[in-house]
Amino acid sequence: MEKHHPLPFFHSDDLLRRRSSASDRTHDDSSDDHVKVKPHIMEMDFFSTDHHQDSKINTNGSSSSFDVNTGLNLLSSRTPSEKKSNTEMSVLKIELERLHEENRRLKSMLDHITRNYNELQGQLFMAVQKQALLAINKQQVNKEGGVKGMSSHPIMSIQQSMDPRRPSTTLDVNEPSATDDKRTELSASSPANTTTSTMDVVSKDGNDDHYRTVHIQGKHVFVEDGIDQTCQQSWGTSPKSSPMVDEPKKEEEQVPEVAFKKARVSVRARSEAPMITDGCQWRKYGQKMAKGNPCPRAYYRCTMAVGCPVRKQVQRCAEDKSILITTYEGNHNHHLPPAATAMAKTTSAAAAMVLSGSTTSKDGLPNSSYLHSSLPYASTMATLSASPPFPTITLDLTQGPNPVPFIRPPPSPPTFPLPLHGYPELSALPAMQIGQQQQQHTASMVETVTAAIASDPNFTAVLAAAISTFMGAPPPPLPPSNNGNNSTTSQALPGSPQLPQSCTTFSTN
DNA sequence: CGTATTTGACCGGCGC
DNA sequence: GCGCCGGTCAAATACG
Repeated sequence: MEKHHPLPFFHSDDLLRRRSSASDRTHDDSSDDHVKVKPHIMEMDFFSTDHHQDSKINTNGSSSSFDVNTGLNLLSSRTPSEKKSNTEMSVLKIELERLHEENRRLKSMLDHITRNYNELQGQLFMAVQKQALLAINKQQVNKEGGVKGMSSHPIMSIQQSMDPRRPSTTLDVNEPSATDDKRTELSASSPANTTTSTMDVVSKDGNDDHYRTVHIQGKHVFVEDGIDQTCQQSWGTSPKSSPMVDEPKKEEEQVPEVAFKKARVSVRARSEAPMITDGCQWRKYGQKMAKGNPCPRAYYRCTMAVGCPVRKQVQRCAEDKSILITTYEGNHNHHLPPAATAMAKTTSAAAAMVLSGSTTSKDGLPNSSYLHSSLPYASTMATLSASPPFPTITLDLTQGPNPVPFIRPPPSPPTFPLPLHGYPELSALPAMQIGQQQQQHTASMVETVTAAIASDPNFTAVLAAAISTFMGAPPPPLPPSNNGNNSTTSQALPGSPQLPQSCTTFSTN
């Protein structure tokens, strides 16, 4: 803004500097730098008690009042052109102030809008999630025969046959060039897309049937009754557009909360460290040799608060020892440090998504738009699976958008591969997201970037510049505390939907 | 000495 | 009923 200022003699920052120096001088006469360099400015400062008076004078545009104020006729040395430029300058100062004020207003409006958006997103998420679970409950009551062979627990119906470790259904959200049909479908599935064909999903071995169970409602129930369309529709539109709205609210409240606690989020990340530093404090309480994996599985519980039920399991991948698989379970009962909120938000959304199952797109995956917007960390792979007995969503962060090795701060322990891994690609990530879905909005980008900031403060400056590029304003120092589905704030905000915080945080270490 | 980790024992679910 | 397995407990041990 300043560079476009039409003032011919001064840059606007010169104006500001002068203004502040003038103000300061009313309190501190010792600062006389400008006196020596710009004597005429000293005149202004000496005779005007404050800049407001200055402004008042110049608003009138009257040179006579200007002369009266200066008095003592010491301005006789001024030429008419100087007077004119001073008057002009004062007018411009006022204009500059006005623009600053307007800028502040716009910034606050933007903050407000972003906050509202995030809150609505969280509420929508919860509403759809409840709706889906409600549908399952009802369908299982009404059509027990139709769901035979499925688990009695509604959540158990998700992809029971899928391999939890190597996801057969993956959503490569980091792939800008969606060339194959599957990815094209993903990109095309907007939240408002009401045409669903949940039977068209492709299984890992080419068998369509395997993916039909991806929907939390199961193939029999939803397709036959057309409820799948309902759920799909509800993602992009108001839940009232769904027939499920007719369901009594009482039933919605009967959504089994145990399901929230049982959802798991598994994060695959390359790390040489025995455990990833994710912002929370953990205490190891056990270690076991798991079947089918030569590497032991370690059990940790959160010790940031007494009685926090959050647990996590850490195990190296049997196929690739460099991959660390961290599985989170449970909800934090305490506030999280800023560095811990980013992954908490991601994993909470992921857990809620795996429980809802209603966000699945044509191929049985969560709607890409929502996935992208709600999972800041899931910019590589997000995979729904349901390794019995708990539904699990796997965030595969071992593969970047490009096969570029992760950049790791030299002396520090292994770096958690952020979605921004390969920091030079920072600017490409939000652009990609926008390109894939028009619903990809600034809030998501900011969350993603700020998550990275929280995770690796060393890159704050770079990321701040990137955020400024997108937001047109300096970024907040911390991850947005305004998002309604932020794991930290969701518990703290009364009335805010509490998403399943199956995971805590995730950052570099 | 307090805290965290290790590690064998124990428990419950599940399949045969 | 039995064994397997995942998960947890808690005493012993290590560590700062």
